[in-house]
Amino acid sequence: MSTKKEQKRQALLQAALDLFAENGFNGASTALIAKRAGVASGTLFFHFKNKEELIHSLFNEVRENIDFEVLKDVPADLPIRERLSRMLSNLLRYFLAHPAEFKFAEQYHFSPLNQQGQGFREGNRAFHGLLLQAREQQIIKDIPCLCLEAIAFGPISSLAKEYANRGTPIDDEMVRVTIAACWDGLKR
Amino acid sequence: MSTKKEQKRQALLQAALDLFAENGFNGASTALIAKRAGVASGTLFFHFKNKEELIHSLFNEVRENIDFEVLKDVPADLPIRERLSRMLSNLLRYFLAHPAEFKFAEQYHFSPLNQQGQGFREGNRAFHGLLLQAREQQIIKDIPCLCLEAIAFGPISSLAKEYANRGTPIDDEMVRVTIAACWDGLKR
DNA sequence: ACTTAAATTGACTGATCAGTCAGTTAATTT
DNA sequence: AAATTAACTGACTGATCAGTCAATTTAAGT
Repeated sequence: MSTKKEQKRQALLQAALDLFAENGFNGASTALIAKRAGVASGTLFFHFKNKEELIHSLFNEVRENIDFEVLKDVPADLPIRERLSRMLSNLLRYFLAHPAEFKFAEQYHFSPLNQQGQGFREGNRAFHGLLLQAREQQIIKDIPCLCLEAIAFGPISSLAKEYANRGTPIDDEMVRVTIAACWDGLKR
Repeated sequence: MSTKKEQKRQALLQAALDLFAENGFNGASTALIAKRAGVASGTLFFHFKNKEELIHSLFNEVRENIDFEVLKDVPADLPIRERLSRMLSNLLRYFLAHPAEFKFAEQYHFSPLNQQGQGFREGNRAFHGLLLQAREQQIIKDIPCLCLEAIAFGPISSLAKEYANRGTPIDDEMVRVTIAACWDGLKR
């Protein structure tokens, strides 16, 4: 049974997530992560080659979770506009429900470890494809993709940041009007 | 003449800015900052009580520069809409011209050092006041100020991040259409 | 039950770091 | 020019860190 091993791996990843979100990559020592996970300091290096690999593994897990959540409740037969809105809404709600994941992903995006400049957006190709499609069909503005992404993701990232860093409460109505405004920015 | 002293202080701040932007707060040691500034390692602690105070001082300088640049070419007799657009445009252009400042400010905003959660936006009260005024006059949407700020600043921060982290070229036309889209998101 | 391998432990190491300080040089005052 | 203060130096220190490893425990296979 390799579940015991997997359990400890997950405990290490969870401890690392919490500590990285609170104290940053350098503020969270491997010894502290191991302690929080309930294992000896050396065990971390049995499951991960080094601290860097731990961070990369954690990012891949977080990215997979986000990719999965973003596509919930987005049937392919909906109009593009509705699909885009739902995906953006899913993304923002995920970040509000998981502030540690958001803080970690943002840190990763900025850190020198991230060589592809890969943040949560680039990981999910669904968004990119949908934006291209909408632009072709003249549903949204005919401007560079980078601008479209900035207009769609910027406000979401901004609200998520506010909640993650300062705990400012953000209710459903605020999510709704912000996503609606994102659409106003995108639409032709 | 305290210009000699001030010169070294500025050299230290500049070296710190560059190294923090490249390697992060923890990745840039005080010894390296001093070396880059052309002074001995101990000199840093004559000008600043400790590393933390150096970081705070640097943020205050950067914030002052931004506050100044944002209000350039924004006469008070212009309509609110035009003033807002120009300020947003100024902010984005400043970040594109000074990527190290942007990276540093973002890092600071996320770091535990920043207890007021104070980023570049909160520093500048001009924006906040103008948004409130525009909302009162029913020029822009009647939604929470936090949402308005997210819609206005989010896309700017997003583009600046893209340039600072990946060097993706962003030309004047892209700045123009993005600011225009921000306005579409804000307007009633 | 015995053997082999996998998983875990925690004391240890060499490197690096922020910050100190006794001593030196440069500037200012008297 | 003598005395006093300010600015600066760089070797040094104690703390902390990522990563190692020989020893031990746990699990799996036969």
